[in-house]
Amino acid sequence: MAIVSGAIKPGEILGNEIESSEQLQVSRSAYREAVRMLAAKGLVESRPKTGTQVSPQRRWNLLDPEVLAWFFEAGAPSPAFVRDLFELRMVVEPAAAALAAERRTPEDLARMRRALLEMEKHGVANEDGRTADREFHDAVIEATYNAPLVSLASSIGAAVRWTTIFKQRHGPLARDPMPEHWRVFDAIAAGGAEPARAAMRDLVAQALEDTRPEIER
Amino acid sequence: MAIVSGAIKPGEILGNEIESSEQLQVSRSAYREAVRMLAAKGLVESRPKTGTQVSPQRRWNLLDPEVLAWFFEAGAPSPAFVRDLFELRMVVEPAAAALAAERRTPEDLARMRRALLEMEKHGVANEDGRTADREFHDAVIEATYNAPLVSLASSIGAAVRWTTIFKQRHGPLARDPMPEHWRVFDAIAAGGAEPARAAMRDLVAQALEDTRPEIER
DNA sequence: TCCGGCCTATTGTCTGAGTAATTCAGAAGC
DNA sequence: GCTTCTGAATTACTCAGACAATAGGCCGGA
Repeated sequence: MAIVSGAIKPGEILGNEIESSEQLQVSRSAYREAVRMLAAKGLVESRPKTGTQVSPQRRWNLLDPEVLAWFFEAGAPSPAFVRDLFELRMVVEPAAAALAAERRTPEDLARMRRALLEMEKHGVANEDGRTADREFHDAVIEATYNAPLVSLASSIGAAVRWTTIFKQRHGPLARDPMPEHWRVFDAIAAGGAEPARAAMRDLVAQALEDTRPEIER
Repeated sequence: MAIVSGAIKPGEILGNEIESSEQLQVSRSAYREAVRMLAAKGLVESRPKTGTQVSPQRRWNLLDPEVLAWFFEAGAPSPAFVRDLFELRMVVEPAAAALAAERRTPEDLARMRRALLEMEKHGVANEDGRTADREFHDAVIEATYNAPLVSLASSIGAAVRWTTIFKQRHGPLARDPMPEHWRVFDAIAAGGAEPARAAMRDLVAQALEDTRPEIER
């Protein structure tokens, strides 16, 4: 979290085991295993003699769910970052809806319907409501049956969840988001790729609209 | 590679340190650190008593460049997987081109131009030509100045590189891909989002077309 | 049939030592 | 003065052995 928040800048050397002996009271093994995990996510790179240094941000694996989570847990992410995540949603989700419209099984539709009913029942203001929202978006992406896209779902889901919280924190929701959700569902159920794409685009666009004041583009 | 190729199926237990003592002659520390890396990429999950078991594929971090590389190194990936990667390109790259058209700097344009000239010089059949091709696509994605999208670039790049090799292996290229590349460049240089999107869509579509016989959709 | 406690296998952690590799500095040669 | 080579120091990497903690399964009892 110190890395993703920028407290430790890229290029900076991660103390030669100093971390292990002073601040965190852990042994070298535990420290090393932790560093290996960070290296696997592209956050750091360690070489003999040089030490373990933080990689430039472009090498980070930003789509990794854990890395994304650290971004949010480390405090309020920058508005630019939230904007970027919305752009990613705007790119991926309409396309996913279009593909899902062509490939969804009846079971997929049932799952989406369940999620939306759950969402109506609890309301998006509730934690359960947000979970249901996320479940809906997950169901749509998984209905594409495209493995790489599906692995994006967890990242998108994290963005969905957090941006919803973000919106709430700054005043109540502008308006009921359910009609847009149902339009997406109907379009996917009908099987038309382009209507589904358009409906999902509207949904994400509205979410972006509600967040716009905070993003101060 | 044994995991991504399916030799070890999800749910299977990864030998309780048996791996370390018999096949690979490595100590427990090294083995543990390797497992930690796999866990960081979502390939495995280890809990006390249960052991280290392979996660279901939907938990894998398929966008991770290394994981993607393992897929290709482990032998010929399934046609369905290659198809999925192309679909991902079809989703991401046209959108990236549209965004790049609005935000690219003169330096970005110079970089793209350099890559294309390099590509013409060596030809796509050459290894240097492929590298230049990848450089061009990287330059486009990075010109969006969208950090999460940029971190997708390495995955997309791997897909680009491999699918090009894949095509070559099965006969010479159908036709010269340079005109499409230049059209994308011109559109991005002109600054129109929609023309850039369309041009990139054509480029990816042609690449898909050339590969279609192998994908046997 | 259900519940709780014990047992044990497995991961997690720690410590100390030794090896390998890379970079930096200095010296030698051109 | 510049380049090249060589050596040393620093750092990551690996190994080995031991102990702690956790959680699943087993057994006994209610």
